Amino acid sequence: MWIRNGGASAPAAAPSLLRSMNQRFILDWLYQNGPATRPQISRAVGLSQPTVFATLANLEDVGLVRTRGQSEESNGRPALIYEVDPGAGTIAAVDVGRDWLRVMVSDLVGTILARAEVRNTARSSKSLVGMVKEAIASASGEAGIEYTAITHTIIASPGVYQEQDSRVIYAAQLPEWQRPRLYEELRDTLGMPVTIENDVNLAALGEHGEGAGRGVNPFVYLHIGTGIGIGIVIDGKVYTGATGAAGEIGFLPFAGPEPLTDTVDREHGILEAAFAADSVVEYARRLGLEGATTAVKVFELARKGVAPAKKAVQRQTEILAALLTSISAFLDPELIVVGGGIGQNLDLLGVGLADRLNQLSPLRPRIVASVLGVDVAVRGAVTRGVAVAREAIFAERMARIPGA
Amino acid sequence: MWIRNGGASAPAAAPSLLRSMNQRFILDWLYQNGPATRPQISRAVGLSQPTVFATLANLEDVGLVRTRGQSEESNGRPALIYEVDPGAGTIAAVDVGRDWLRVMVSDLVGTILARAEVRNTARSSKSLVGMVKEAIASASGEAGIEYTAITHTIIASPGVYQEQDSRVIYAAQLPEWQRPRLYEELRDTLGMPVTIENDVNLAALGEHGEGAGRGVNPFVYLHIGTGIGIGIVIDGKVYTGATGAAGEIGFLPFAGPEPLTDTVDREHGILEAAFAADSVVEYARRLGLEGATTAVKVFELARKGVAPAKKAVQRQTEILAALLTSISAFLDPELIVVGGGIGQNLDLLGVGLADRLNQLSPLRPRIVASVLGVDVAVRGAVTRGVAVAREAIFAERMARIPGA
DNA sequence: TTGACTTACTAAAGAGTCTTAATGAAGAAT
DNA sequence: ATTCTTCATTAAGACTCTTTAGTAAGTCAA
Repeated sequence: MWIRNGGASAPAAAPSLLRSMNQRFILDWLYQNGPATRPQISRAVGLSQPTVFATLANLEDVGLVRTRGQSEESNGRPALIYEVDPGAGTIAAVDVGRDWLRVMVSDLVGTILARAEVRNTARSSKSLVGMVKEAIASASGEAGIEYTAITHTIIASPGVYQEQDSRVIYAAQLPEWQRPRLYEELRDTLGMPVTIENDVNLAALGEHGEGAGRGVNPFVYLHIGTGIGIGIVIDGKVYTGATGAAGEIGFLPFAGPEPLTDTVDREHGILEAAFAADSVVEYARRLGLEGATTAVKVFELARKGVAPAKKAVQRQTEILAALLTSISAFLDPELIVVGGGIGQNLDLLGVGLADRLNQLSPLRPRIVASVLGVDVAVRGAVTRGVAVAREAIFAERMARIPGA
Repeated sequence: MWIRNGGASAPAAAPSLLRSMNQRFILDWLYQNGPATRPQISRAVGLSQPTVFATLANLEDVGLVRTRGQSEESNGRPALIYEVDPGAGTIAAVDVGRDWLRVMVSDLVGTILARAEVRNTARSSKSLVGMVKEAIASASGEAGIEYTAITHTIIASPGVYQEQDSRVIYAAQLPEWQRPRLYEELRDTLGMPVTIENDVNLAALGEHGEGAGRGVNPFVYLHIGTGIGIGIVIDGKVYTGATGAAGEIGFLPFAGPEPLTDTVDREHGILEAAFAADSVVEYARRLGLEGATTAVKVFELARKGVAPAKKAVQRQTEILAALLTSISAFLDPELIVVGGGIGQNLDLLGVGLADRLNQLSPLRPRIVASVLGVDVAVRGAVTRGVAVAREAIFAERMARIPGA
């Protein structure tokens, strides 16, 4: 997976480093494995009981863990059960798409407390920011959560978020969303720390964490919907490249069987213009298909055997084969998960796919369909938001109390 | 560059971990910065003098560092100078290509002690393995180094080395080289530990370590010669994918302006068949160019203004633009270095390149030509071999002496 | 040559971390 | 009630690093 080149040994360290390493390790273990007694933890992490005891006492002092009853399974003295304090933070995750806003509210463990889906009816980014807030408020309200209890928000957005001028670029489907200082606007309107990240990257994280890509490394999630893109997960982290544009394969300069023309759709990207949802509809129409205004319809008709729809799907398969071969050639992932409005139809798209792949190259990508469906990006946003919030809260608590 | 997703805190650790961390850190510092006095090291690495003293005494005991005279620059008492012991290991690096074998011999610091270039006249892999040994022997012999003093060999090979059946695949240019148990054959013939890795990946490491890509992250080296491929360097390590095939872009399913035909060169790869050295010659011939049997010749004639040669180069530029856009869309590297027999002609290929890139997408890859030329792969192999040897020697020494 | 100054080295004491081992506490089994 | 089992706590020991203070070995200037 890597050719390591020496280097990168950890920096020089004092004894106190051990404490913080182990503290972090035990906390993460609790997040991942749920409540446990101290002897259990001691055995699991390989540290002696006194060390585990002292560390947990520390974490309890700063409010990151708490006790919850006693174990009753043993023959001997009952053990105290420790668990992470889920109330230490609450996360709102929002997937902002051209057609829908999807919200999930979760605690620090990742348990979904509320869920909502709202049509995107906004006409300007200002009202879209407002819609985000309303969506969070209504979702949390229904679940009986105070809006003020929410500590962090994470936004899944198309395009690339640029830190330097705090705006989103390459989000051709949400033109007004691209204006400068979007981050400040969101933060001030929502009244809490906000994280903005690419929707496909977060979807990749979702599918990697709880979907078809669990434990796979390296992993690629291919999204084909109103836009197209891939998310690349390497060693459990999303690779974003130098400027955050890694995986923006809408810009790939090929359009399937047809040769490139001189006038290309530079802004949306050549492949996106040829391959995303709208182009399926357009292509099917050019072949004489009538009454299909959305890609979903085209696929429906193809299932029924309508010739021009079938032909349009076949063209999609052709392009998909080329794309999958490209992904393999560049990234050689262990698995590619295909999702998104178009991608979900892998049953149809997959007809003849294997043969075509085999024809194109000796590479053998493993491909499966997404299992999380339309929620994949929000789910990934939750995963990511939980990590961000944990990090922030850990840092804050550690700085606040034992520093004194 | 990454969206980290929590996790991956270091495992639980005992105090002795600090010792080994600092030991490794100081040794690596010495490898990287050269000889230094103990007070200098202490200031540089941020550890107290007693700690540095003790650590160096340890490293000296196991023969990894040694003293070399005294510092004379100070007003006070002269300090002992410590340096890594370069004789602790010697590395032979061999770039095995279709036409040439290139050898470099280096010490553990990376100083080149010998260099040789031999035409590849082998007809079978057996004699090619023999040639590798002869090349190493003659290179080291000329420099007065005993063959037996060499402790590690690293082979830069086209294709992908598969650990499981210890053979190389995808090396269409060296058909006999692909046979099973190549590794054992090499190890037994050479009589020392051998490492086999992809030539382009090593070239990327070379260009990243000592060429145009120094300090760049992420970094892509694009090789265009008898074969084509990219090496991807992320955080100083080469990314190789799940099976080692990452960057095998010869298999990309596009062939430039022309549409794909149904009969594609599946084994060599579609892009490789359209874009690598041989195809330039063939294409130029089809345009009526005479007397050009090699790609070098075609480029020479293009420089002189011969029309069909110029046209062939122009086609290369066209394909290159599409390829660079693809690399950006997938990987978004900070810099792409172009090398190899064809790639070195970036002055010619670059004509009109920027315009075409701009036409294809809004992505803006930074591109420069390789500075290491034909030696890039051997140089990378040396870098890598040094790292491998250091690792092995450190592990061996640590296990041997203080374990008692 | 001598004394002041500068820097390198060494040794001892102190603080932080972990572990092992011994002891006490709380429940189940007999 | 006694014994067994497991959890919890405490004390002692080992390892690491740092700080501090003292000694050694040079340069520089009078």
